[in-house]
Amino acid sequence: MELQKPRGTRDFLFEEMKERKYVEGTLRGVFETYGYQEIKTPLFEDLSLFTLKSGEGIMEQIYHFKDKGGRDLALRPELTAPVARLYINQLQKVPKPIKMYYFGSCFRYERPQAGRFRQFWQLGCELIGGKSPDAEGEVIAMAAHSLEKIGLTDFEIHIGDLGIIRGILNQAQLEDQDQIMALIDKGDVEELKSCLERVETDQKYKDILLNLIGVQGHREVMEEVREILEDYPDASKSLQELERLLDVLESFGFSNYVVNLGIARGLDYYSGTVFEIYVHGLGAQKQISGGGTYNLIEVFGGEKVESTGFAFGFDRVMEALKQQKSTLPLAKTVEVFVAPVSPEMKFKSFEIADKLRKEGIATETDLAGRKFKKLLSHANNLGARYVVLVGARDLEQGHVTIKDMDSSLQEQVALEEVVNLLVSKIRR
RNA sequence: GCCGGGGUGGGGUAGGUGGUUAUCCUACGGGACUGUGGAUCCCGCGACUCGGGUUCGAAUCUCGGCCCCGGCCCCA
Repeated sequence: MELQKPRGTRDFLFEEMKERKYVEGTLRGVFETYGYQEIKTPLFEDLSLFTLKSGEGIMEQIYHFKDKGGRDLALRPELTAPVARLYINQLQKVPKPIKMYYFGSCFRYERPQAGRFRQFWQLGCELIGGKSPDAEGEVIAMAAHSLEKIGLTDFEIHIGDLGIIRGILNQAQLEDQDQIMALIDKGDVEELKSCLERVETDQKYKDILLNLIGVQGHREVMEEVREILEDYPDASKSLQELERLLDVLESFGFSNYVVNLGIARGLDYYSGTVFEIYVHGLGAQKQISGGGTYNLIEVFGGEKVESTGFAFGFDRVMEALKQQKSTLPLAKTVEVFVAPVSPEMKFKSFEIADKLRKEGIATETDLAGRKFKKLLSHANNLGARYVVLVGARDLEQGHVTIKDMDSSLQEQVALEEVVNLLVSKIRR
């Protein structure tokens, strides 16, 4: 094979595309019932859009190039920045809150792996100008409802708040906060411990920090955290906000969350509530979604406005469904096959196919000049539910024959009744 | 970028200590079968990832590239 697709990219064939379209359509449907409207931004942007917010890790993975005019451009590695750019360009004076969603591919130059590709799809949303914790709660509830709607069951939504840990770090007046946050995000407790040992500050801060990042559980863990944070006003305030968020979430009908104060997230622009969704069993790439509240718009020079968003790693959602062995309700490719019994019946077959298609019925007929016997076999392979047999003998009496491929029963039908009959059978 | 495992017709595979025409299943095209399918039989089509090395001879041994799979890093 001399022609190969680029490393880390995929071709999707018929069945897989059907599954992806089903999931995409279902998720869009959920987003739209929450009042989100779709937007679409360019596949490439000015490189500076992605360098401005200094996600250093992402910089190494960016596909960038110069166009013929010498402009530095980049294939988008993520979609939050383009959406923030769009907001600043066009939407600042639109009534708040603004609810937008998107579905599109992103590109990162990394080592392909299970659930990781160089071109991958994200389906996500941004809610700009809502007030915490109501907006955050609704966003997280929507994420949960989305997954329920596509039939995914074994996911976990972990919710944390960066304000709590930052509150401690600030009160401890620690330097190298970024490094510490990175270690927390990584979940590398040993490395974090040795890092903290090198830092000069009161031991009590270190203890609290190590204590906090281990906190994981349902509502009941809030009580102990509250005690731990008694003497730390900033962190306590964040904790109260987190509790209010849980109230909101429960009233929006989702209570199966996990409070996890060890979530930090890689991107620097997150500020308050953060959440991640995991599906265990996906291996190293178990995270199917991540999001939270961020201040990217301010970073880009817009007026400060509260924004919350998240994105599903669409490919990982598909992988999770596959692993869960879900059978998705997929549409048939072909409902009806119109089979000319002999070559002279070709035009009559085309006429019938045309009428069925204009009624919106997926119809196939013979374009390969197959013999009649092969046509039935072919119709069977296509999964057609009905075959219309168009033959000279029937036609002399103004009939055709409709064969039900499941039951093998067939009936003669007057030519002018065929379309109506099939429409009513299929729509039933 | 680093570490490990792989790459044989469209899909799935056998062969692997070097030696005739590279095995089988499936799919595909045709026929047995000129108005009845998913059965059977026959015929056909079609592959050793690419390049170098060792050798009389390489799918097989060896080196390198490319790609795939898994892990690290990072992330979705």
